[in-house]
Amino acid sequence: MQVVNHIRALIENGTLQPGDKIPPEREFARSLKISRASLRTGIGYLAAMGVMKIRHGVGTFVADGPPEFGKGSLSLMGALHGFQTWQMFETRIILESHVAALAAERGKEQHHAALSEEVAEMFAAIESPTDYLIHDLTFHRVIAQASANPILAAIIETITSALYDSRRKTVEQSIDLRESAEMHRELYRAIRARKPQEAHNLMEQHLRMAQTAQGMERPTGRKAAPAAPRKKPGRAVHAA
Amino acid sequence: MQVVNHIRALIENGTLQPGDKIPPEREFARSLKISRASLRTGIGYLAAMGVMKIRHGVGTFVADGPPEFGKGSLSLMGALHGFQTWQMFETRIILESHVAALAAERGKEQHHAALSEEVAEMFAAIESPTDYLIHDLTFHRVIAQASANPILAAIIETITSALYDSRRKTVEQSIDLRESAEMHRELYRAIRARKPQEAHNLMEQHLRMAQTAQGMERPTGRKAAPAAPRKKPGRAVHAA
DNA sequence: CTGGCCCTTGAGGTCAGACCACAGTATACA
DNA sequence: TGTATACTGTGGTCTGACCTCAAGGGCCAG
Repeated sequence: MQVVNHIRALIENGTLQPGDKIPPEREFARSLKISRASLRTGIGYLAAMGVMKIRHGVGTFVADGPPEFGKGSLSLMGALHGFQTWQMFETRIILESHVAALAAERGKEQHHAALSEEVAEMFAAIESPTDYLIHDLTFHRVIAQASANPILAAIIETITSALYDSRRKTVEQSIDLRESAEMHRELYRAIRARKPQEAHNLMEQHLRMAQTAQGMERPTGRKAAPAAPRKKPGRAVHAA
Repeated sequence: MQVVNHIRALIENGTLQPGDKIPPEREFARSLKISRASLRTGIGYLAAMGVMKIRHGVGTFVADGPPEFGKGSLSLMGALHGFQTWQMFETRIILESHVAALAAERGKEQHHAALSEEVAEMFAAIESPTDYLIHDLTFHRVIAQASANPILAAIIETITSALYDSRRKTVEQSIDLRESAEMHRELYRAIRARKPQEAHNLMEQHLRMAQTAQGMERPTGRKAAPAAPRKKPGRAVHAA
């Protein structure tokens, strides 16, 4: 559709930047010499891809937050093609452990400082799972930024949010946050010390533990696939 | 939007399956008791996410091919957030080498047969870069399938297609196809022999070589480009 | 002077009905 | 028998009206 191409051109030549507001629909449609309905179709398309954000009563903006591939798309495609939770974990482990290694290679002072900050906040929030979770997420996000590869960061962002969506429906609240915080601290140290291999291993270990805690391992081929994965009561279901 | 949720429900309860055709817009809109315009908005949204395929004059279908995250989304987000080609390669190398290892662990007879077939076709098409390319793509796609992780496959599919889009604009094939075919054959053997580590290394080596051949390495030494210079605060941008 | 309520304004969201464009198939004509 | 044309079904676009939401400003009471 010509709308999409036009906006794409505006973005590519720098006329439109993240956070910018595009003209009101009626006006924009007039200037493009198309109907408002068509314009809306195109904008809806871009919004679905996460390129634009629409705020009813306010306006339409170019997305500015961390890049993310269409929000609901993963869960939708999951329903369509039968994505399993263990597959999401597997993908995440692969990506995040490499990202941790890259962060150890490329991380800058600012990232080290931010990571240190988040670790401290995690220890401080050890009694408050909700707060803890926020800093946990931020910690991982900073690592992704430090990897200097926004594509990896975007993919991880997408998978992580899908994972949390599916988890929010089930049990809530974690235990044993202290152990989790310790792992994050070790990870931070490995990154600051620029030890990629160590960071890689720690991250992998960390995520596998989180996966196990949630009973989301890959079902083994021999046994019948557990439709209702067993839980480990009382064990840490800490945020990863 | 209610349309999206409704269709999502249809997909999740199995009423709608890949390849299915949904009712004509007019009829469907009537049955959902909404206007056709709204229905179209919702369908457009799903189409943008790659969940549905629209064929003018024929009908609208649930996507059935290999899962893929919104087609143009990557290149669009690239323009938005400054994705670089070397970053795509880096991501691809990480994913594909792991996928190769997984394929070596989990691949079934049918995959081995398909891979063998494609290798043979590659050797046969060594004089025809165009044909060669097709089998090259298929070879990688089969490996992704053999990994038994459709999420990884979908991500790779998305990145690969974006990579080829950007390459199609430039020069055409100047690589030594015979050497490339040899590498694919070795890779195939490693997978069939169930040697994950070897498959991993071969794939990594193969892709790095491809990257080098296209001169898409990560720029070295120099400081990263300064963050996109922010400019005039949120003013509307009018079309030209 | 101050604070809360309400109205105006401007933005996106929806609707209805007509008409256009494309693809595939049936049919009529040479 | 073969080809060209017309028909039918389906998505694509247009018009213009009305609804809903968010924000700001002005008015009135305290």
